[in-house]
Amino acid sequence: MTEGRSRRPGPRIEEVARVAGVSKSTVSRVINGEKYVSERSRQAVHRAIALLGYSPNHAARTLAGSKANAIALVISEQGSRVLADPFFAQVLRGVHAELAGRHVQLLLMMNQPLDGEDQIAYLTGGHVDGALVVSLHGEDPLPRTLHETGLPIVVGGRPLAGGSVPFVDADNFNGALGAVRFLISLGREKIATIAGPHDMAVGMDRLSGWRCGLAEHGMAVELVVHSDFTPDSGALAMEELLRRAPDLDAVFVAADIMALGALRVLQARGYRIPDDVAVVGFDDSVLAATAVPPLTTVRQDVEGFGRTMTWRLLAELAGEEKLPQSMLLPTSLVRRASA
Amino acid sequence: MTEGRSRRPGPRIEEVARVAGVSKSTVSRVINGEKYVSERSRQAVHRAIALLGYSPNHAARTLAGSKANAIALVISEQGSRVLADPFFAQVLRGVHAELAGRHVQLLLMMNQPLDGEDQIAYLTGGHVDGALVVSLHGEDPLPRTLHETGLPIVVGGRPLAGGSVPFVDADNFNGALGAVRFLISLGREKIATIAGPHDMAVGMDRLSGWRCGLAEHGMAVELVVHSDFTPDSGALAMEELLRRAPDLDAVFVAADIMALGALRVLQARGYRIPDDVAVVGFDDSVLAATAVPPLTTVRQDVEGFGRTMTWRLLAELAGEEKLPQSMLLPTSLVRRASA
DNA sequence: TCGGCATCTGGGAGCGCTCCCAGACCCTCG
DNA sequence: CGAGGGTCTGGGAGCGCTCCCAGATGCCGA
Repeated sequence: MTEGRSRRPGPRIEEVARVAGVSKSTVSRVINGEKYVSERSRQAVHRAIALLGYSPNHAARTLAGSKANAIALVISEQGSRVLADPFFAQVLRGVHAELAGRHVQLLLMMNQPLDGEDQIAYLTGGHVDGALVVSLHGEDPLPRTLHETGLPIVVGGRPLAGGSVPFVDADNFNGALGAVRFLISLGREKIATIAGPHDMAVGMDRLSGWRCGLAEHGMAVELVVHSDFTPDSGALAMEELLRRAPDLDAVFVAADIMALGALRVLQARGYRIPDDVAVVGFDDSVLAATAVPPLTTVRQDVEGFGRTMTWRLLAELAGEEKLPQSMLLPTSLVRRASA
Repeated sequence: MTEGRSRRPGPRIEEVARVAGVSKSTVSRVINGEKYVSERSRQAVHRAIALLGYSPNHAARTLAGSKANAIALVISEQGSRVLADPFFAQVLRGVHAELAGRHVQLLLMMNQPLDGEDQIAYLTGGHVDGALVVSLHGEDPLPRTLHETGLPIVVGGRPLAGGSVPFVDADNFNGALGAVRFLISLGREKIATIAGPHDMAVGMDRLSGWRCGLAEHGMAVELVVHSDFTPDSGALAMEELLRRAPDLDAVFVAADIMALGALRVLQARGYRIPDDVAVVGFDDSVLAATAVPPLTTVRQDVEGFGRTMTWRLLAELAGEEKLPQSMLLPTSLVRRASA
């Protein structure tokens, strides 16, 4: 197919061995960082590698060895790509950063080429050593199913029906809690929330944080409307909230993208922001900074998200012990004009 | 490392051969779609494959064969991730869709693990059969360098210093031209533009389209300010334009994200949109629909972008003849409230 | 009739590694 | 002093395929 370039160029492990004055086996040991190699040999091999510009053949290693030298990034996207897009690119960047320098290939899977059974078959078929599963939809069965096959995985976003699946997530609860405390510190007294759908952990955790913040100060925990992470549904939710409590003075919105809709409705109704109603979003997406007025929001480190997932998976593959089953990443409040 | 699961599970090509009653060689021929296989054998092999659930071992094929069965997606991102992010995720989705069903792995590279020399060495080292290079910065030398090594590549976005490098791009020129014609059809007579930077083809092509549109109607081609694809620089550019021509009645902005800044300035200055000044953006990004007022903009099919690039590369790898050197994808005007 | 060609097939070398095994060499301890 | 271990080394089988070669068959035209 690929015309020209018949055989792969570059030196083999055998030549490295010759130049270094050791055997193939020893070179292999050095490359794989095994012990039982003398310092002298190790140095010699490294020099030879540098001299020849040697880089091990991925296919050969995989074929001969017992591991695939590859991990999969599985995007389990059930609709809601709205939330997924910018988010996803950053996660990927983090994953990639963490993979840098290691001889591990990253394979992408998106529920497309093979679905359901086939996808699971592929993943557990020895093509990869482990998987990162980004699953926004909390009730997605994929994480659990994969985990039960024994394939090492790390899920991005707390799975609702998780069992003991290792996961990494932003600390949505404390992020929301912080936002509410901030609103209270501003003197707000009637704080509503536009929450995410019931089936997404990200939404539920933020809702819990809001509840907890209000409860701390003995405030009523009633003004909740669920929505679905689109601007329009955010607008609808805001209308509903205003109908129920025209005198509310703050709204915590579980996602910037919904906050845009809310902002629109508030302004159309003549509420001044933040004077009459303070608005705090979540995510610190691109949208937040360019909103009118610029949105105060809870920032999460999405790139760190990807990095942490990858770190956790690689650590498990390396046989590290006593890894935390799950990890929550800190969030921070970004103060802009809306609150 | 990967504890347990010692040897890879699943049937080998040998077992397929036995079940089908033919030789290894014949099975291999069927898998690779070669000719010189009788219909009877072909059927038998297909049945055996289905029966056993056989899936060829990627590492073995790559090791034994003369091709890598993998292509790279190289993100050559020099800064400006702003533009890159949402764009990038969609491109990736397109690439992935086009790859579905083929036995080709997708490797990601992001200028991180290996830079410059190393990256080129890796790509031309036989690890991949070809590369998709997404390069926003038109003067990026990478596309040309790679192309000169003989590695089949397709560049996303027209390279400024391209030579004869195959590329795929949105039809930025005609998109811009269409936008200007639309503004003229609305009766606008003093149409400015906020253009992209000089070193990005995407910016220059849109600028040319604007120029051409005005020239068609003998209108002055003067109100240009260059900017750099951020909301703030868009705002600055708008201020500059208003200083030079307070009576302008339309602006074509070369990217939605800059249009947001422009919108902000116009509104702050008391211009009504679209009554006093009509605004047209480009990209139809998420930002466009949620802007206030919702932005009329030129839509490009970003997913199609990824698909087309991939299709072109695979076609070349398959040895297809007479492929177009470059391909421009159509754009369309999305009419909202701002014009 | 026989060579030539196109069609179809199987056998087997070998892609570049890893990993098992056997062995050489130390040091420590009973 | 020798047994037992830990340390280091090289040799070589074999991972699951592809691809080359040789051979078997059929059909054509000379």
